[in-house]
Amino acid sequence: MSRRDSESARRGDTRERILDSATTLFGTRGFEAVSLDQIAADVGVAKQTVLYWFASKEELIHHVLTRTAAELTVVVEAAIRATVDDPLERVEAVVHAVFRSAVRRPALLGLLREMSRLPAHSAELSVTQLQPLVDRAIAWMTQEMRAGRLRSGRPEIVVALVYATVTGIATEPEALRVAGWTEDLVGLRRLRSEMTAFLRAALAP
Amino acid sequence: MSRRDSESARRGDTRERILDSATTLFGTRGFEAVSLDQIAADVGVAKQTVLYWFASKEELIHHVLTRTAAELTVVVEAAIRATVDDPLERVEAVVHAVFRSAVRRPALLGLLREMSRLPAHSAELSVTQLQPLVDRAIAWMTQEMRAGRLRSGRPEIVVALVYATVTGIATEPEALRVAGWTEDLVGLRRLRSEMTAFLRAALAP
DNA sequence: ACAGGTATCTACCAAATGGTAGAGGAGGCT
DNA sequence: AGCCTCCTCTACCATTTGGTAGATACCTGT
Repeated sequence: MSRRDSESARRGDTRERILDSATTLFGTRGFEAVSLDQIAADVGVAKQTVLYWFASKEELIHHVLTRTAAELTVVVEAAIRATVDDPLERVEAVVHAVFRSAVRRPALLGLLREMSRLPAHSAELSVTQLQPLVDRAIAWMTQEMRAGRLRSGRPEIVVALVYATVTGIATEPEALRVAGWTEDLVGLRRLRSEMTAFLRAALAP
Repeated sequence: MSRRDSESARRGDTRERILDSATTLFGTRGFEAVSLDQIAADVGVAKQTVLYWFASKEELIHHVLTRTAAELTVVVEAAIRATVDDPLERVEAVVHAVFRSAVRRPALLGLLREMSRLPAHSAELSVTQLQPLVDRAIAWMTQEMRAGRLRSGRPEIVVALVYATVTGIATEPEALRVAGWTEDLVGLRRLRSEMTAFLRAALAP
């Protein structure tokens, strides 16, 4: 990352740099609100170069979503593997992992939310890639509820509620600032620990 | 609402109809993604008519936000007045009220989320109108936490978490559908009751 | 009847949009 | 050397964008 700034060293990873920039811009401002020109300018390249790597804006969006879904899947699965068998610990670990990713790149979860704005068919295409993760989460939660290790309820909806809470908080620092929260390191730690406590209380049997 | 459909009866409330249409479109697809032409077409009027009532797109957005904030404030305050003094009951009542509004007009909460995408100064302008509501919620929660009637925590953050949960769920039916939820009357009732149980568990002392 | 305001329209405009066509230039292979 | 593939560029293009100018129809008070 150190010598990537120089003009000469930029070569060879244009595609990746376009994907990075597009991920951030799409995630923070929405698909329709970001133009190819803006992405190109952000990468420091001509618009046609963007269209060389991705035949159309739609295709670019699709690749951005695919990559993000894959990244999230990896993060979540790593977090799962790293924990013991206690359900609350596991939820906390996954939430922490996702939260960490979201802090590092605020656009990540924003992108997921953007998906609901896509024309139905492209949305479904992209959604498919997260489906296994979702199914797995629901199956796991069903089992833990039956075992009495989580508060009982409709697992699909509870999973969605946890998702909504984490995503909502992570994508709307605006709302937090209205409430007088500050976005520094201390604030972030507090936010994480409050969110953890909130979810633990919501899910504990 | 019965004879508003006829071409002749349309007159006299164009401004309101533009606001309604803009609220829905902005809320579901985002400010930048919706053009004045689209709003005009939706209302069944020429674009210039939109610009006659609102001097610019920015002004239209501002009025839409103001109206929405006012509407939400009314809904919330009515819900508060209608309940007894138990904090969990009160939270439930407010959440139900907001949820009901959101179901009736899905764009409502989506609009709030859109605010974070506005250029800073216009966002602040609009945010100001919800500030009293937020402040009041935080003050109330602080007091109930001290009295031991709600689980202790940082009131600002807990308020934001509740907001994130409700808003997230209400604005992302997509995510729920991925989880196998259906958007019919039964599904809505289930969703509401699961959300209530979730929040009660999260907030109970 | 008529002056004036109100509400809507058609006709434009410059800038930005997603996308096409095609011209290099750099490097590798023969 | 010549050729070919890969990558990036400049030059366009039709369409759409937010917005302006000005005409026209309708109502209302005098």
